[in-house]
Amino acid sequence: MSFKHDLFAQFARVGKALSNGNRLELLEFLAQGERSVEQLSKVAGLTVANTSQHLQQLRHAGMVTCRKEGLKVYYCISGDDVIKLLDALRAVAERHVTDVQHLVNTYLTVKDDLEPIPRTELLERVRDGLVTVLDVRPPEEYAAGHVPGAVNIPLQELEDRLEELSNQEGENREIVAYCRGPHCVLAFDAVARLREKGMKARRLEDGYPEWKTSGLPIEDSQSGT
Amino acid sequence: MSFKHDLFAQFARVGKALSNGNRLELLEFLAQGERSVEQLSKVAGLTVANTSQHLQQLRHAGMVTCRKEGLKVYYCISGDDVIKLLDALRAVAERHVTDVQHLVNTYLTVKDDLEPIPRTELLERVRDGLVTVLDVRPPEEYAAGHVPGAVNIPLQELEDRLEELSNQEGENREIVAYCRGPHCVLAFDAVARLREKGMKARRLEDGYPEWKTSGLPIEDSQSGT
DNA sequence: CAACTATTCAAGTGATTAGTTGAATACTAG
DNA sequence: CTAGTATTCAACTAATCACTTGAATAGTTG
Repeated sequence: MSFKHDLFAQFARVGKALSNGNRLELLEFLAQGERSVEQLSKVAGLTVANTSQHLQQLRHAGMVTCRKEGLKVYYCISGDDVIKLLDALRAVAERHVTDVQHLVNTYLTVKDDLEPIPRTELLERVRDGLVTVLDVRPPEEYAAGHVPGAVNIPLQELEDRLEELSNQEGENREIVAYCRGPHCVLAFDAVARLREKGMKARRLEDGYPEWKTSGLPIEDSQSGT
Repeated sequence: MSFKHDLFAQFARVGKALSNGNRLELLEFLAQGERSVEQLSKVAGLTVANTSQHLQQLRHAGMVTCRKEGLKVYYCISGDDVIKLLDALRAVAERHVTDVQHLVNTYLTVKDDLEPIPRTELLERVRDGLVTVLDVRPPEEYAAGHVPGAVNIPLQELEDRLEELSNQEGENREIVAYCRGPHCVLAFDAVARLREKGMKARRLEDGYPEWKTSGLPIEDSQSGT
């Protein structure tokens, strides 16, 4: 009865692809759109050769596909089911691995500020002009729809475009960051970076999809300040 | 920026738990209910010590919890999100890993017979008395609801209870097996074993949950032949 | 065709992992 | 308290994995 055995071994190949932090990070970036090997290697802080090898493991696991165009090879996620898988993984990790909660507590220090802001509360505060809303998703996703009045600064550009946020009001206004979903690390990351710079930042409780499906107002195309 | 790094490392811990075929098999059995270490070790064909170690890895990844009762320790899946994760994993593997399709093709040989039978077609053929429906899930799940007229023989007992199927009609009647879902290996496994014995067997396209949610008739408590 | 670039391949090292074996722990039954 | 059982722990080996380095491939540009 090696059928079952082999089948589980094949499933395990997909599992193996998920068993390394760097690969998960690569997938996270790929989830936001097509990227070249070079881009990916930079963003993950790996050598190009190493990145290439990880990408090939992901490819063998069927999680990404690639396309050659001129000199560059562009990788992308091979289907929505892969995104679902990543979401499911994050959900399990966040709910069940105590260290994840611990990590979040440790890095996003102050307990009071740590609490993510719920959707409804954010809406009020936006209307009152109390907060700046930051959308850290890539521009394409932002263009397809976003929280009204949100500023779009993809995570990668955050460091370079900090003034756009601080110039908002001159003062140390509170910033609320959101991204693709409640378990998407982008917003965590953004909040962590902003706090490093001494800015007041919190995270929206969940991401854009939840905002949208809960019937709250949205904007599409683009909006500034 | 070790926050992000650490966070991915924690997610990877869950991924690691999924990176071994034996652990996936253990999870598969645990998904069907609480089991003791001994039961699990038998069914996975591992030594007890080895099983125990795998279970502890799963526990550290937050995917299973355990409960001590008298001499035995019973393990179970720690939440529905874990089941979702497993389903997502299977879905990705089945859609994207070509070897999985290849495996299925190789073991469930004849192409014509390979095609799983759709729900609606099964219903007709059951009514016409053309097929024997086989539910390979554990008795508890069968008792909670099953396809009308289905015979319940858990996979483990299949080899010993073959006569219950062949006696059905004397003749080499076609058998349609189903289990927990479209990606559940139990039914694949059952079909493979039945074919090894020279019986005519196919697989229901999906599992009981899909049957139920599509509004087709069901029976609960028990039904025989 | 030669110089250059982006990516992949190949080989090697140190670290991690799966599995085995045998002993240790924790509980039950007599 | 002793004998017996279910599970876990600890120590070890062989295999696998992550990462580095340097060379090879495939494409582009002059």
